[in-house]
Amino acid sequence: MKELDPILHSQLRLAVMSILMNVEEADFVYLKEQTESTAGNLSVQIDKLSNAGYITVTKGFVGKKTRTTCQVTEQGRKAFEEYVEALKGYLNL
Amino acid sequence: MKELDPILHSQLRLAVMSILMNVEEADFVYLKEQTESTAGNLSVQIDKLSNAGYITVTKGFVGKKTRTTCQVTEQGRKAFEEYVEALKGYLNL
DNA sequence: TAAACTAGTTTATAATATAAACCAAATAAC
DNA sequence: GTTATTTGGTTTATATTATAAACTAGTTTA
Repeated sequence: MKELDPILHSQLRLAVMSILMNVEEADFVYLKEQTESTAGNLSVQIDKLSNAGYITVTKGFVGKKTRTTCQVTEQGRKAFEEYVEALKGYLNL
Repeated sequence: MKELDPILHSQLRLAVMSILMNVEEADFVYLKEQTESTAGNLSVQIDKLSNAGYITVTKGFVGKKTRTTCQVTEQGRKAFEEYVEALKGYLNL
């Protein structure tokens, strides 16, 4: 039984990664809506994914409002795929 | 995105359940070997699965030695299957 | 009969997840 | 025009969880 990457084996971080795997990029507000998480929790988990090198976080402006955008990195994509493979060993898929 | 049952969303508990889903029963020593966990950790996680009603734990003897055997319950089986379904929503399977 | 091993449990600690409290800027209301 | 209110977050405190270390009780071996 393979190890399950602890960075990905967390509901919220997995949800964020799952979304980012399917889109070019997603901003903080969108991720918050989709995951139905609190801003605080999301902020912390985005930090962890970013520190792990799984996503990049870009802070910019849209008009006068701040906008934090996230993108999955190649490393993140690979880690996600490996996590899925590892999980399959547990789920009998 | 569905909630991931926190009782199952733990590497070691998921590993135990995964094994129990495929066998009639499994004893403590076997689970410890297969999961490569420490006895303490396994003991705690077995307790949690048991308290959740996902497994039954039977203590018996084989000769003079104690033997703790685990079996998945119908409730546990259902929870596992629901967990797998919920996860699929995250993994794009 | 003392040392070492087996089969666990209990407890202490480290790590994690989560929410609550906070902050700064922008917009809306009075 | 200044005072709420909302938006878009971050930081910090707390509760939960995972994990290992320490312990117990009985068993086998030397």
